[in-house]
Amino acid sequence: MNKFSDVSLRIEKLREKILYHNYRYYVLNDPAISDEEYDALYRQLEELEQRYPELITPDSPTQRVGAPPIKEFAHIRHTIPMLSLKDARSEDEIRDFDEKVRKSLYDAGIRDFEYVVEPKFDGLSCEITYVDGMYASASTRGDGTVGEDVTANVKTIKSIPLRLLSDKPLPLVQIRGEVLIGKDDFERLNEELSQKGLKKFANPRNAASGSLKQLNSRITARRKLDFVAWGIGDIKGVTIRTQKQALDYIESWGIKASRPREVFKDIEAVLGFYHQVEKGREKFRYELDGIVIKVNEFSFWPVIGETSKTPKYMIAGKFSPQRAVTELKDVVFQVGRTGIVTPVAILEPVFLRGVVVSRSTLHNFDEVKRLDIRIGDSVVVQRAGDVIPEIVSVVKEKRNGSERPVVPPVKCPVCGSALVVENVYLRCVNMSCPAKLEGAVVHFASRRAMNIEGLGPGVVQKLIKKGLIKDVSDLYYLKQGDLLSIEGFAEKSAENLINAVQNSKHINLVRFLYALGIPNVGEYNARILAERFGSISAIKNAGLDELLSIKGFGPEIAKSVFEFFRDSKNNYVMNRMYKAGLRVEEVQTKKYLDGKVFLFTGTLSSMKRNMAKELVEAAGGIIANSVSRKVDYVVLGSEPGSKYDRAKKLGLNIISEEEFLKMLERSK
DNA sequence: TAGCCTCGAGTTCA
DNA sequence: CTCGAGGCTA
Repeated sequence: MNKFSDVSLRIEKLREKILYHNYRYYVLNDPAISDEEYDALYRQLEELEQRYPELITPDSPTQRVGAPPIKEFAHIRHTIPMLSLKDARSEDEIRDFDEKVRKSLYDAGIRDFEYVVEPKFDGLSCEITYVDGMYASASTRGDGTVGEDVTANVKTIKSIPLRLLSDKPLPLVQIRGEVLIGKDDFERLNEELSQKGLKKFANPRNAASGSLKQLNSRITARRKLDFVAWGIGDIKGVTIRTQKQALDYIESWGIKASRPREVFKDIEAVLGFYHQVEKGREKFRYELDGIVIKVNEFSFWPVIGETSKTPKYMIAGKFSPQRAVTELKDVVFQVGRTGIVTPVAILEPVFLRGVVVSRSTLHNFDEVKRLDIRIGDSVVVQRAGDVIPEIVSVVKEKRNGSERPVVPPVKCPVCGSALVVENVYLRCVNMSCPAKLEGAVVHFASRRAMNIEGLGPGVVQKLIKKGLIKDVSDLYYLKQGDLLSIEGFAEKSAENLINAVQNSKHINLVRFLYALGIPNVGEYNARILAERFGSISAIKNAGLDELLSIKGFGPEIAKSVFEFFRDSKNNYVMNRMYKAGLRVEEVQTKKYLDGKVFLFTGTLSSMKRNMAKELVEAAGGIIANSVSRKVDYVVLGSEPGSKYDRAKKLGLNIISEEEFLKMLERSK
């Protein structure tokens, strides 16, 4: 045996030992050796690797920290989307969920199924991919489809093995779970941060999230992050049939998985578990905000289905969030870009889960009435989803008679014109109300619209006050000199704003449509319009009927688009922007039947053949007149001719008239 | 006609 | 995140 393979063997032995002790320490919480002994092993490995760098492998325990700092995170697309969970905030909502699950399974002839219930830890969802049992990559949930590449940072988490413990080959495993920080480690971290004069984290979740999103993985490595798995994504090489089984497997591979986890058949037993976990909430090492209830059998999941955002076969049973009592000092009225007047509660500042809450929306005046809220009242405040402050109720026992009712305004608090009652809303209908103009400009400039940096509410307000902006097109005629007369603007900042405006002159159609602020047209409907028409002029020329034929567009939305483009003021503003050099990038209209070749045979019952051809072409399809292999669909009418026989011989895709109509319907 | 589902609009704090 | 309401569907 030569010297080289001897060293290589020693290194391998050391790695195995360290791996095992890591597992004992970080996963089982049951170390078999002392910290000093562990350090000694680790240092031996480090020394050997230093002397023989060619023997360093990426899965070596020493390689957890190593990647140099990066500028920003790359993106990783999830092979299977990471959907979020629907919340249930009460026993009733959990029973509701059970009823729906039971019904849809029953309709499919399934009567026997189970629920698995696990705690829902409060951290940051991540997906870790192992290829051939080796740690390959990790990404955050992101928007569910695309997440941030946090491979280097997750690699520093000690309880995540770089190699899965398994005798059998595992070509691909994606493990999903929560990156967390223990409550004790969170306290210690905050102490450390404040000693160094740095800002503390508001709560463990923010600490975990902030630590994971460090661009320098060396900082992440010093934070005591942990990981608890709650599910799997894509997997090859193992067949897993149930959620319970998945968690058991994950644990056997050396990764922590949700515990406790229980299987129940009956929703009442599930509710029992829910209360039991809530009572024991404080005893967990990690913060938890509820439990997760899942149908255990994977094969039943597609039967129950999912909505666009959340699966219907699982639900989060949320515990009630932390609440605080404070005083309602005042209610002010805000006017948004649509003229809707929103009452906002001004609160005596109160500390709630790491932040000071001082205001909260009351949504509308129905809500004010429902809460029976009065100025001077003591109110119970919580942070919905741990973020947005919300008034839950009024402590009426604390009233002393000095409280004043909230009087809905009669006049617009900004422009003074009379308000109009619309359902539960009060609306200012004055076209030139400065508040509406301000809202419209802020929306126009916002990140998801024209993305004009440096044009936030503060600046917009000043520009309007100075009379520099009367509509959004004025933005494109601003001169540096105009800005210099405004407080807070100097040479450089003025130049920056002008540049930001100029940069927005090339804009894609979706953003532009959204930026215009057409009533009932948000980002989604803007995209639908863009894909359907391809250009502003095509939308402008669309008739009301054509707009109505769009799937998801009813009379309200169609009318509001139609009227927007017929309004002379709107056209004036748009034309003025084009004159200033604004160019809207046209988009390829999305044709559902793009390039697909259709052939008709026989007589159609629902329409003339010419009509059918026009519809196909309008949707981007092509009409063939003779049978060939190029034909994608043969539409079969009654009494088909010889084309039918030849199509059959060639084995072409033959569809009924009904199927054809469905296809056209979907292409809308 | 009721009951989903989805979208738009307004919102908080660091 | 939450609400209301438009639109679709059973």
